[in-house]
Amino acid sequence: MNMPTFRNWRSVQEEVRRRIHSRKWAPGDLIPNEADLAIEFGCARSTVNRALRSLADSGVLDRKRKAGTRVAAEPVAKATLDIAVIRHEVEEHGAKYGYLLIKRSQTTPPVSVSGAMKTRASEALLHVQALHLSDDTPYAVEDRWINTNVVPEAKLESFEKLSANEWLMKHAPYTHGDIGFSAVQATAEHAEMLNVSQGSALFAIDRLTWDSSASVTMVRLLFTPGYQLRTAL
Amino acid sequence: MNMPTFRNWRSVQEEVRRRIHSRKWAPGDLIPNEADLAIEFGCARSTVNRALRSLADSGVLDRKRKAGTRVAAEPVAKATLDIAVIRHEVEEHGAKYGYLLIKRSQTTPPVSVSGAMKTRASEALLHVQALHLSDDTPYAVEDRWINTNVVPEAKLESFEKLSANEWLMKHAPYTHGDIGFSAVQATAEHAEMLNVSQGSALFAIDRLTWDSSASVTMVRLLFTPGYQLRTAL
DNA sequence: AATGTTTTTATGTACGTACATAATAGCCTG
DNA sequence: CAGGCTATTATGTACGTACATAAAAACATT
Repeated sequence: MNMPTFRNWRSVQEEVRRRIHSRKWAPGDLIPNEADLAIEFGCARSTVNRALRSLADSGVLDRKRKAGTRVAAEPVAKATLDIAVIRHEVEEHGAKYGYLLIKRSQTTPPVSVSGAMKTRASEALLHVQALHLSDDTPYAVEDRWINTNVVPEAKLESFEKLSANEWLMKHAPYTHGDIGFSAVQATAEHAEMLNVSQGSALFAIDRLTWDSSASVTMVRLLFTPGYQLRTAL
Repeated sequence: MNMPTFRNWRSVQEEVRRRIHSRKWAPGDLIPNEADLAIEFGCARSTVNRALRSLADSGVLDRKRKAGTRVAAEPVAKATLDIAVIRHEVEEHGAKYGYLLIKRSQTTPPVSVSGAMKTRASEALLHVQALHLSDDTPYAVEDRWINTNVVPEAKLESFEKLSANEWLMKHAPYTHGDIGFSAVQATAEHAEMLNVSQGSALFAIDRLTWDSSASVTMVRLLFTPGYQLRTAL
């Protein structure tokens, strides 16, 4: 049958995708092993490996040693979101970015915060509230707590011109963290800051980052109604 | 100085992360080239390549041919969300999954739908509305349009027991798509279905998938208040 | 100084061999 | 037959060489 040869891992990947899409290899099916595919495709096993590994990363294939490679029965859609600095996000929309510091104080946080950040309840943290603007209209409110034990330099920064969002990126390295997305109703204060009616549905991003075992910062971003976070599948 | 040798790509990756974290290589800095690092680490260049490529994929490094590799100045946080089948999501919470078909009809969609799906405005599509339950309480409403030109078998499926969410996964392959996350206020109907008060903030996932140049399905999922989509960074 | 051409360089990838490792399947033993 | 040991097998990874390719840098030309 004289198959065309696939000389690079991308073409191998494409061919595998084609076979899955055409149902030649149906969801749940075991596909031939790397060595056999290498022979069939006329390339090295390492090339096949690269292609299949990449497909496994994106959730299309399930691979297990000895058990072999099979087409994912229920392809979990993996959506990779790029959470950029807000200024970039605004500027990419072709709008003018603006920033406004609302509040900056060193106080003891509510227990919900000290609990999540695993700081002592009596410990004062730096609390920064700010507004991000797009073409002079409110875009998002930022409500942030900074662990000044971990980032003492933050105490010297006013955050009047530069947002904590950006300052921390440069000055506070973190090892890991987590992020959550949800919908919340605008409180009276938030509604006023964003210039929307109270109770509006706001898109919320909550982020908590850690440096080893110590929390660095915890932030909630609330976006004006209409905001949508999107990505390709 | 006799550095320990790094014999595998993961340890190389860790060492690179350490150097970035310790600011030995600061954001924006150009780091040594692969060949030099290979000598320093006592491993093959391909091993260094694997480690650096992986870090570039996760946004920690920026690489460009000839220009070299530099530490990302503004590490765009890449959050990878796994969008599972709703039944799985519910069951993983340890709850009992339930499903309820609300409406199923073949009608001409509003122009907003035919426009997005690039079907002729006069073309009838299959409209399916359903409710997903967790321990017998509403969890999410699904509002879906299916392009029956692309998936004619859907016309034969009642969707009374099996959700369109799962049926399509098995029967309607797609080549690409996009997904968006937002916050919306509950309309009167949605509020009733989800048993929440009108105007509540609901988390929305909108998805549109394509098979080559034809749209397969467009769906909006609205989750009950309190829902949060989360992932590690 | 503006423009086009060539060289250089760092990353990107293919290949084939070798060995590591996880997980299954088969075997053995009490 | 249960329980544990062993062999088998498919993926995972390391290595070194070779060549491809993008992009910057250097150079030449007008």
